[in-house]
Amino acid sequence: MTLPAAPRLEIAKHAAPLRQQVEHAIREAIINGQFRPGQRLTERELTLSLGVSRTLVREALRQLESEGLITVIPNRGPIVRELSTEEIEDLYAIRAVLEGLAARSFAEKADDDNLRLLDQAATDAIQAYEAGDAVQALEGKNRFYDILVRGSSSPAMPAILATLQSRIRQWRAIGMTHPQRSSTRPQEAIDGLKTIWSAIRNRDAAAAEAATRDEARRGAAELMRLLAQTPEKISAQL
Amino acid sequence: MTLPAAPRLEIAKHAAPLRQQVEHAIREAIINGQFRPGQRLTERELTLSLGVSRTLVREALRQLESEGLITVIPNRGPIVRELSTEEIEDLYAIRAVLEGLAARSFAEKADDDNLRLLDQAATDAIQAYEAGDAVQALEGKNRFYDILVRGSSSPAMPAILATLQSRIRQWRAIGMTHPQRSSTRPQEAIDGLKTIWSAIRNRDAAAAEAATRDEARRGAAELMRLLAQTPEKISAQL
DNA sequence: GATTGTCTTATTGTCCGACAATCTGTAACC
DNA sequence: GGTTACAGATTGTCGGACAATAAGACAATC
Repeated sequence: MTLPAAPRLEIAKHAAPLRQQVEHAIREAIINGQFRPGQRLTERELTLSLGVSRTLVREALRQLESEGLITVIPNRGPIVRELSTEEIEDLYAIRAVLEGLAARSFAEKADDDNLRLLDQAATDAIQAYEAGDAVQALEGKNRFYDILVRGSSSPAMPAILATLQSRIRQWRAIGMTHPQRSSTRPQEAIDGLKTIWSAIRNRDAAAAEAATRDEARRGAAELMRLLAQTPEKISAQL
Repeated sequence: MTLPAAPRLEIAKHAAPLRQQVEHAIREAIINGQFRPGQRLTERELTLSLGVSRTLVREALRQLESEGLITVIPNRGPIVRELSTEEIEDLYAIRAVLEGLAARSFAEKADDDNLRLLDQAATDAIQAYEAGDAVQALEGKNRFYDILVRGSSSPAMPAILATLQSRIRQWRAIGMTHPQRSSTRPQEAIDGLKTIWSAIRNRDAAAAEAATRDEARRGAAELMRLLAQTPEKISAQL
């Protein structure tokens, strides 16, 4: 018995446990710099500002801990994790190879829908860049990578990359706004995107992987250059 | 005023919170198959068998959840995560590129100590294999990869790979004991190790990465072949 | 005056009990 | 047979309680 076209609204169905909101709130506060690296987070403080019980705060902290966003010192409590430049570089290197793998899989397996979406994002980014609209260009670029990752038919990849991103996002912001930012970097990024894009359209998996890795590495190198110039002002800037 | 060369002893100092033992216990039970994929884990059951409060059990579950070892269904509780063959293949692919990166970094940056340790592990594995001692050969091989990862000067890599390993270890066991296991695979693995080893000794980072990835991929392919032959007996076998 | 020992306080670590919300299976009902 | 209603099991969340520990302040000692 087939029902007549059940409307199939994708309802969240399972009401999200409150704990997830708590987790999300703390994570966001860390990522956007409201809680600064090295800062102590006491449970009391969090329960008060969030209006939930200690139970929930503690459970959320456990998750953030295994994501690497905070460090918990026994009997002292959590502090927002600080990263040395070596650690930042390391995380970027890991991200580079993972995105490379995503690009490879995408080039091998992406279906027409995803290819179309990727085309759209790429053209949007390029057009916006040529029109001088930096914000839209960035949006398109981000969408491009997002589609790349999600369309790579790798179930685990989005989650892993998201965790990595959240750990470095705070520093990525610096790379975007730093006064000494290289003026050629945006052009470079767009060129890199074009290279990846054309490799994928040719279904050249190896080239797609190599191009993606290279582009990620260039981005990382630029950030490391900026960090090297302002060794300690980093946290002050946040 | 500079103090005269403070000896800088690194003491472990902080006593491990009980919660970590709980987490460890559950994780181990999942990995070694005591809790089988798909099995429900009720909090009550866990509190009783572990002799700790619900608080600790719940906090441990949160960590295992973000490691991907369990899936938590709202209002239903956690179940041991089941992986489709696609997901297993995916995790292996991710592991392959990460180990490749580790090998690359190792080839570039490893110090003499780590090189010596790697030599030791490699010769141990090869000798044991040639002497027909499969157990010792496996031990040496594992040690080889462990040194590779830890010596790669990548602070985040060991933790990420450990998480991945724990998610696939249950299936790895099958690959080791499966009746239809390829008889040439052990030889292949030793050959792969030799290739990696020599690339590292030549400080050839690109070759080390390529060889490591290839070897990981071959291992994964063999496992996928075995899984394809026994599609549903998997869980029964555990 | 500097080092050592002690005390206080803030905070985490762990436990317990409670109750509402929700899911599941089942029995009663039409 | 299918629907409905109910009961039981389990999670989700709360609050309070108390021990254990770490850090800082303070006093005592040489």
